[in-house]
Amino acid sequence: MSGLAILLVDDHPVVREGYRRLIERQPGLRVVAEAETAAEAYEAYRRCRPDVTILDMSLPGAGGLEAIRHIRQWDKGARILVFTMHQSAAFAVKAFEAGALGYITKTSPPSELIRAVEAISRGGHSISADIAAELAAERLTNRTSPLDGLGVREAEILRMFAAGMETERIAAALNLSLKTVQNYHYQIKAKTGARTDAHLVWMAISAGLLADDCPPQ
Amino acid sequence: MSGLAILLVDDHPVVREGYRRLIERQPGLRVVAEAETAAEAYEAYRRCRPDVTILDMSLPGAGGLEAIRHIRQWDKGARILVFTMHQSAAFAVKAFEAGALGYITKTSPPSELIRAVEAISRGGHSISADIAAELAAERLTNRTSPLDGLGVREAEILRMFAAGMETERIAAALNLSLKTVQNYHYQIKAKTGARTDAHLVWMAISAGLLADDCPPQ
DNA sequence: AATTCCGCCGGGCAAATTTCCCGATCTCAC
DNA sequence: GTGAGATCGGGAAATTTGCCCGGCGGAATT
Repeated sequence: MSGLAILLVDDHPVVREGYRRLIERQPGLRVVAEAETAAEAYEAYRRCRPDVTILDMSLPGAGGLEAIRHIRQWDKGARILVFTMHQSAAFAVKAFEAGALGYITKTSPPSELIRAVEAISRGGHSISADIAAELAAERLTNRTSPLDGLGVREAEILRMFAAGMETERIAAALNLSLKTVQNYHYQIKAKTGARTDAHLVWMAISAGLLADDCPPQ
Repeated sequence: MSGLAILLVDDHPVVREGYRRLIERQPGLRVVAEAETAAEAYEAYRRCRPDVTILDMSLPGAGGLEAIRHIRQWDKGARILVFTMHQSAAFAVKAFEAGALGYITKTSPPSELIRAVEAISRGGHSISADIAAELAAERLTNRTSPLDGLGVREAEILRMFAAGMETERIAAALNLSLKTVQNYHYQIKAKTGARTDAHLVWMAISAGLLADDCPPQ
């Protein structure tokens, strides 16, 4: 075990070379493979099983997001650090959704890349300061779940519904008419824009409406 | 470093005393602190940072589970051994979920407690033989998801449905009649015993039917 | 005080869906 | 070849949904 094995994926050889130098100057880090495309990245990953994969978002062919998903599908534990020029929180969110553990923009000082690699190799996360700031701002201004337009009663009924209770039982538990609960059900779907009961369940989950006792029965 | 430092948490002073004697008779073990409540346990833990914490589940106030979670939140590496009268696999599961590393019932011979403390101090786990047997039996008899009686088509439709797709869209995607999908929907509910669409979603989740791309949209 | 607004509660009614029932294939194993 | 079971769909009754409405009570505005 001589340090962390790193896979470098970037379609620009010059950039790759520069960062390979930077990385290999660090004791404990070594580049074990390089790739230019999403397909190559996947191949190289399977061959080398690196500890950390550093990956650019804009790859020819399938694209960086696809590469992340593909690799993560093969190895759920893959530690992928996105290192890219896209200075956009939206991109970062997509990357994290695809399974990346870190997102560093190329405008960051080299030391930040090194720190990120080390953080990720230990199972942590890492985000560029600029992206983090943007995300934080978005959180603060735009803390809008599709569910917070709901009244207390509506939220209560949604919780029971999402937990798997039948409409009738909810009505009984709340001393309401069956019709009322049905109307709430409809109202909730209208307000949230859910077109499906299952959709509604997911909203309730992601809004944290359910306690730890989610699985019914 | 003269042996393992132990924190003893139990609301019953007599029991505490008895086991303190037992423990201190062992070379290499010593009790460095005792506590009666969840809050005291947390305080004592922060003060002493014991190697192993022996903790009863039924504490006045917050309760044992809360205490485990609280301590583990402060110190992810805390080694907590639950030592309790509750001879129930369900309780044990809850304890492990909360972050305990061992679960020994008070009906066990004292030697088992000592062995458990030593096992846990070395980073291992420990379960009472009776609880282990109960859990194993549960696995063997009850290793049956309500979903594995479903055919491939049924499972496929369930997956799409649980992901939030409308019946009509499923039919279109699968080149089936709307009516057929409706019938599958009904069939699935009948086979699984789900009385509610939301219930069905939970089943699909716990059966691992959904990929990571659960949240719709 | 009067008025307006808004959340809660439910009726009504057409349209849609669910719930069961059924039959037709097609495959596969015995 | 016969029975079992998965797949696919029609039909009819029962329920639910979608949408609109009205009443009640409290809080805020005027």
